[in-house]
Amino acid sequence: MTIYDISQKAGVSIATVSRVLNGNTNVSEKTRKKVLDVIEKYDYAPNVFARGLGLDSMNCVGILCADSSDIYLAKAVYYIEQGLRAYGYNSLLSCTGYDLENRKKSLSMMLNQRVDCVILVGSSYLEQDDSNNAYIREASVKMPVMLLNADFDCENVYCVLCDDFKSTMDATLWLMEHKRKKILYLYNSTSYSAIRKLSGFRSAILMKEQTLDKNYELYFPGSRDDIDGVRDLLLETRKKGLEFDAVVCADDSLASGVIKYAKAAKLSIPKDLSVIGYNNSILTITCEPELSSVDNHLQDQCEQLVKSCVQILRGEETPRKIIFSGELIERSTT
Amino acid sequence: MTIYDISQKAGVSIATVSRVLNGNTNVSEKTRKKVLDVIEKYDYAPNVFARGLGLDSMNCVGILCADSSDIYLAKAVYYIEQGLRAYGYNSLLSCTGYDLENRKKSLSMMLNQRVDCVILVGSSYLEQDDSNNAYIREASVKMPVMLLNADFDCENVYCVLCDDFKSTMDATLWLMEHKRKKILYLYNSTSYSAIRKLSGFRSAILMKEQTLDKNYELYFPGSRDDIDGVRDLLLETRKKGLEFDAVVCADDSLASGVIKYAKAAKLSIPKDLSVIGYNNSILTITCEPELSSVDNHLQDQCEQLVKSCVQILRGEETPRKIIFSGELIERSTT
DNA sequence: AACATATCATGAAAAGTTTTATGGACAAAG
DNA sequence: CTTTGTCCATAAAACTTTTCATGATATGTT
Repeated sequence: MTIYDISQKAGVSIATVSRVLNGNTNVSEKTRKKVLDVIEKYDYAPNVFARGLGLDSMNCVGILCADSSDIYLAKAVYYIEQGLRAYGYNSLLSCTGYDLENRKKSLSMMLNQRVDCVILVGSSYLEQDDSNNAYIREASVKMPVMLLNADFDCENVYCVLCDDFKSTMDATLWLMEHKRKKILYLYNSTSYSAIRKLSGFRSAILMKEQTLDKNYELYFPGSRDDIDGVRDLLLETRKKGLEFDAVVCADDSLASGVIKYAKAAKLSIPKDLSVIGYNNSILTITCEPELSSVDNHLQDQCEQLVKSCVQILRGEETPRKIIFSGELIERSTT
Repeated sequence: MTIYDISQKAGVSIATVSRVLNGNTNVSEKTRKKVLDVIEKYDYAPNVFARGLGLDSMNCVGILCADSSDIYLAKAVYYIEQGLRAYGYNSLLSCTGYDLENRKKSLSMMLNQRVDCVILVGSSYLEQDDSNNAYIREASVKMPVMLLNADFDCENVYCVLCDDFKSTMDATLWLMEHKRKKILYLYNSTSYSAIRKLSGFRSAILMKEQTLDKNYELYFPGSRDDIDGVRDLLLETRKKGLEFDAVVCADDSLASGVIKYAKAAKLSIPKDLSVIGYNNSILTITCEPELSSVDNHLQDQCEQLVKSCVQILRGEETPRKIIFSGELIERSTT
C-alpha cells in the first residue's frame, strides 16, 4: 500500500494525500475527509524511508550512554525515552562504554543514521582534557547535541545538569556542622561530574578552614558495581592509618560499599561513621541502614532535556544551559 | 556527497560503487581499490534513507521492554544492545509499560519503522489469556519476533528463556530439604514467568506431599520498587495469623522487601526465616544479609537471543525455542 | 586458427515513496 | 473583463540498490 494506491482510490493526486498526512491547510474539508477515509480503511502508513528521503529526517533522536544497565543511567535513559515518545520521537539507543574511541565511533554512526539530534547521557562524555572533547564540537556542526549532567560551552550544544559542585559542598558542610572532623570523599571516575563534586568537597573544607590534612580524597579504580572492592579498598586504607568519621560518595553504589566496610570493620553507622551517597537510587532503601543521599532530581532534568530538545527541533529558542540543584535526603546513615 | 559524486570521481558507474560498498564479488581488484580510495578520501557513507528504500531494511532491530529502568530489564536491554551492535545492527528502543494497549501501539509503530525484527524483552509481553497475545501473532506475519523469557508457540516467533518452573521448584525443594515447613511464594505480577514460577512452587509442594494448607502464595499488587510496600504487606499478613519460615520470591526486589519485613518483625535471617530471590541482581549484595538468589544466566540468554536473531535475519535456520536452566546462588539468607 | 561459448566487469536504467515548487483551473470579487 | 485567492495536479528532486544488457576477455572445440 503506497501513497499512489491511496491517491488513486481517493481520486486525488499523491500531493493531496501528502498534504492531508502532514496537516497542510490547503485542502478542502471534503477532500480531506475523503482521503482520511481511504487511509483509515487501508490502514496506510507512509514508508519511513521515502519520507526520510524527502524530509532528511527520521523523527528519531539518538541516545548515547556509557552503560544502560547502570542503575543511574538506566533511569535517565528511561525518562528520556518516555519523554521523546510522548512528543512523537523514536529513540535510537547506543551503549558506548567509557572508552573514548568507542564513543567517537558510536557518535559518528548516529550522525550517519540521520537522527534529528543526539543526547549524550551522563558526564562520562565530557573529559577533563578539553582536546578530547573535540568530537562533540564536530558533531554539533551537523546536528544539535544535548548533554545530560555535563557542562560544555559550544554553539548548538545544550546542557541540562545538576549543580554537583554545590550539592557536594553542602553535603560536606552539613557533615561538618554535625561534628564530623575527618571526612573522606570517595569517587570512582574522573568524569566531569565526579571532578565537580571533588571541587565542591574541597571548597567546603576550605570554607571551614580545615586543612586537607585531616580530610581526604580517595579514588576507587574498580567498576561501579564492585561493592566488595570498595569495602576492601577502605579496609586496606584504614590499615595504613588513614582515619575518617564520614564519607561523601560520588555514587550510591560506592556508599553501599562503605556500609559493607563499616560492617567488616565493626563500625557503627552513623555513630562511628556517617555516609552520604549520591543519586538517591533504589540502593538507598535496600541498604541497611538506609542510605542518606543527594537527590539530583533526575526525572525533572530528563523532562527538561526532552522539552529543550523538542524546542530546538521545532526551531524555537531554548537556553543553552539549565542547572538544577541537588537536595540531601536524610536517612539513617547520617 | 552522494554515490554519484563518488562514481564520477572514481571514473566508474554508480552500480560499481554500490557493488564495492556491498561486497559484491563482480568487481576487479583494481576497480575496487580505486573506488575505496575515493570513498576513504571523501569519508563517504551511503544515505540511509535511499539505502533503506532500496533494501527495505534499515539494519535496525526494535527492542521493546516494559520499563528499561527496572534493574533486571535494564541488564537485558544492555546485553541485547551490545550484542546487536557487535553484529552491526542498531537498536531502536521503546519502553511500553505494562499496559496491553500501549504495547500493541508500540509494536505496530516498530513495524511501520521497518525494523528488521523485534525483540520483546521480559515475560510481561505474554498474557495468560491467550486471546490477548494475538498482537504477537499478527506482528510475526510481518517480521520475526523474538521473545526473551517467555514461551510462545508460533511460526516466526523465537523464544529464549529460563526454565523458571524447574528453578523455582528446585529452590522450594531445597528449602524443604533444609527443614523449612511453611514456605511462602511471593510474586508481584501475573506475567508468564511469575505464573511459571508459581507452578514450580506448587509442584514442589505436591512432590513432598505437603498440602498447601501450610504453604502459601501471596500476590503483591504494588510496583516493583516499592520495597516498603512488601514489608508492610507481610507485617499485615502476619498479623492475620499466617505463619511462614521461608519465602521464595519471584524477584530480588521482593526479597529485599522480605528482609525489611524480617527486621521490622525482629526475625533473624536465616535462623527464623529463609529468603530466596530471583535474578541474582545487584540487590543481592547490597542487602544485609546478602541474598540467596536464582541466577538465570541472563547474559547468556541475551547473547543466544542475539545470535539467533542474526541467524534468522541472514536466512539461516535456528531453533524456535531455547531453554536455559537457573542455578541457586547461596548467600546468607538461606 | 577460427569460431562458439562461458565468464567477468561494467554501465544504463528502473524501482522504491515522499516532499516541494510551480503552475493551472475555477470561483468570487471588483 | 481582470484580479485575487483557493484548491489541487504535475513534475522534479531526494539517493541508493538491483536488474538487465552489453562489451571484453578467457576457454574450449573443431
